[in-house]
Amino acid sequence: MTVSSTGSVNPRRADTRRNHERILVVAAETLTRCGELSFNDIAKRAEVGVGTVYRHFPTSEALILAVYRREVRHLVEVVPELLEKHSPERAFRIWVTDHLASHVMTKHGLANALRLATPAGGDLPANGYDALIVAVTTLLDANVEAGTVRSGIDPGTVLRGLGGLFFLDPAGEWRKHAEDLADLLWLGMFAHDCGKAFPPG
Amino acid sequence: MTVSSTGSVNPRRADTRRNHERILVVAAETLTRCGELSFNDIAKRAEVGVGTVYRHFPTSEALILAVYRREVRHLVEVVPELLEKHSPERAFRIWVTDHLASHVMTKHGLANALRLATPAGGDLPANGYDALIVAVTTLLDANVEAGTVRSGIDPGTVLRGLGGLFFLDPAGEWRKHAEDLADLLWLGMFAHDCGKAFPPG
Amino acid sequence: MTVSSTGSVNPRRADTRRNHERILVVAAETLTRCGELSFNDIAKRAEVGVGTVYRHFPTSEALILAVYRREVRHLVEVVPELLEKHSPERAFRIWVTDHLASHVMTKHGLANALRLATPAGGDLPANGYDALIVAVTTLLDANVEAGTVRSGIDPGTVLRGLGGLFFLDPAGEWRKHAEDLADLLWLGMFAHDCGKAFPPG
Amino acid sequence: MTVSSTGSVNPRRADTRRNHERILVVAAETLTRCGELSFNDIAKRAEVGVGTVYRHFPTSEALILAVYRREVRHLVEVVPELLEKHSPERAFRIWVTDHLASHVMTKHGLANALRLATPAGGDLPANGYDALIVAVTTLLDANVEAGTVRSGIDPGTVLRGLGGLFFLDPAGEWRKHAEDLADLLWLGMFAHDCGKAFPPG
DNA sequence: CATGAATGAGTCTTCATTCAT
DNA sequence: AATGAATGAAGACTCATTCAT
Repeated sequence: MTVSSTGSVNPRRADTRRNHERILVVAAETLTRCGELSFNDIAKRAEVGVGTVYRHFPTSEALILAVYRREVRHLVEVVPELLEKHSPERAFRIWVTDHLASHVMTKHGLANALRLATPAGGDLPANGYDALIVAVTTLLDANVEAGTVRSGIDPGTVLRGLGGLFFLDPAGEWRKHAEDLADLLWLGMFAHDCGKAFPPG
Repeated sequence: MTVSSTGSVNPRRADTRRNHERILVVAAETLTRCGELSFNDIAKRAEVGVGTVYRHFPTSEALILAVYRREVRHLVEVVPELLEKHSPERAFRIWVTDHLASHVMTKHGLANALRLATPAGGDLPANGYDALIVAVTTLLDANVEAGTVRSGIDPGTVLRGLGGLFFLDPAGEWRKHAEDLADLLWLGMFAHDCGKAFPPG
Repeated sequence: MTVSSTGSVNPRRADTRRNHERILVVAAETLTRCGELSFNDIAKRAEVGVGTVYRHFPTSEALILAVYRREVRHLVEVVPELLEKHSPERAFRIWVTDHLASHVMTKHGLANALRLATPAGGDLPANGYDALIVAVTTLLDANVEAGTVRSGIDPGTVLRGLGGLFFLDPAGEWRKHAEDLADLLWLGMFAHDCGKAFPPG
Repeated sequence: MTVSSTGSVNPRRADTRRNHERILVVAAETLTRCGELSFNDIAKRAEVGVGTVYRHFPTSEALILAVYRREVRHLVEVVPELLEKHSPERAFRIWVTDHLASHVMTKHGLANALRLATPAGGDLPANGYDALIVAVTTLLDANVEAGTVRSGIDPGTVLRGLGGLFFLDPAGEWRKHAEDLADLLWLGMFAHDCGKAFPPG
């Protein structure tokens, strides 16, 4: 009866779906650019009434999440392709530097918005981060199987290690920094037979 | 600096200094809590006029940066103490989990504010990050000297690796996550004699 | 009224009637509680489209009046019962305190809505007050006949005297206040043979 | 430091007081006419910024109350004058018909606003009604002393009896209705020696 | 007849910023 | 220098009303 942010719309109104899409598109544009979001502004850009935006996305959180999911989806979808074309090690590095870092650099506003919209850090995973966890898990599993990464590593920890990508400077040599970070983490993941590596508790 | 010829401190200047301090204190309170900041509100809490806040901090960026520096200072100052009381390895871990992570968990609002105030990722280092770089550099140097970490590691890379701390959930088991992240990075920094660690470019 | 020639009720009309009733019920609920009314909201609660509400009640005034009449009806219907079971005097008092005042206390939102909907005080009587006039008239007539109230009293005046019930505090000792008011009015209605009662014009 | 709705303003700004006054005037105009109030609209009419209205009256309740007090004041102030020029009986009647009823007829919007602003009937007395109580008390006392009204009558009850004035039709013969109501109440107040007047409990 | 998506005017409210004192 | 009143732009949100299906 009502339209959920992901649900289907009244089939009698074909343009309802179009509206949904348009809103998402312009919201993504604004959010990924600067993390700002104004329902009034989005309505104007999408050429719909404010009320329509509210009907489709009752709260700003709902809108941000919808955009986020849209944006993150391809980061997950690309993983299998990478694993087909490259060795697991390469796949990991390529994903980190060419996809994740690139993505973050382009859509850096989104991260802010997401954090701002989810008070107190809340359920980041449940809020969309879990999609990234899936991607990382897949990559790790492939590497464990290939013997390039030791088993037992928590994908969440790796993802957190990659969190620094959000602080790269899009105007600087972010690519090199991303690669260096990938190297550092790789060493941490790889070093399975180096004897006791970490300091005694 | 402003001692008059009679030997007494200029009372005007004394007031001014007090104002400066009060504003910083209340701004820190608000910013670290929720990342929000309203000049009007800060003025009210600091019991000064809005104009006074503007006089001391012409832009919101100036204010946020001042708060940030204030907050970050002790993170840097604690490093020498840690190195005195503990082994370099321990010092690194303790700093990451007991100081940096704790700090971020408490003042999580500040990170948002800082990012929002520095459009396009700008000069994070120049904006205060450089202080953290100093802390990390000191810790790394001590470990290199102790032979626990290989030389040549870029402190910036390590700091970026720690960036994931900003995404911890204050309401969750952030402590464990922080420790796991420290372990992962430590392995990456430590593994200097493990043979070729990273995949061929 | 709309029984078809086959003897069965037109199902379309049956639905319509149900809708009419449902709308009235939910509107009554909202109105009597807080005096607020939103066609959209009512439609949602009644599980019909907004358009349907508009079809049944073209204006908000129409809706409010319909609710009002519904609510007031039993105030009128109870009068004969009271007169059967009690003496006319008692009937009057019981009606005022146990029915009218109670009603007003429960449905206090309705009075506001009614006044707001009828700009400039308009035709209060024509707007539903006339039903109450009927009730009061019946009660007065019975008392006149019983000799407990002098004849010639305008029921409207009495009803206006009871208007103060609308200003009782539902959270206070409204019952006592209602009884006191009933006493005061009763004395005014009763005192038919006290000689010149009112001051010279 | 801040301006309370009734307090004094910063003397350094002479026009602050003027603003306060202007806002009250235009608010009174709107409120007494139709009971509607829009901060934006009031700001426009008063030719000040919305923010200024908010500074002087932080909530709509504050504004309504301020207007109410302003409007009610003269109803109270006129009582002593009436008692000087007329007999107590006449004073009562004149006050009811020429002042209270007139007032209500002119400012009928205000009553609605007041009730709407004070949820659940709340502290009507504390909210301004107490001023009217003062007026009624003075009038009653004078009449008791003159022997025209029995002692022991609760002014609140009388005021409630006058509540019906709020339901008069400004477009109808409200004057006659007001007089009739005054008569009815007067009889109730007057009839002290008529023997047992009210029905056995 | 019923539906409910769309519209957008209008209200509320906050806040950065200016400026007279 | 400090003050804080004033301003008004801007964003959030609601709701009456229309109309395509």
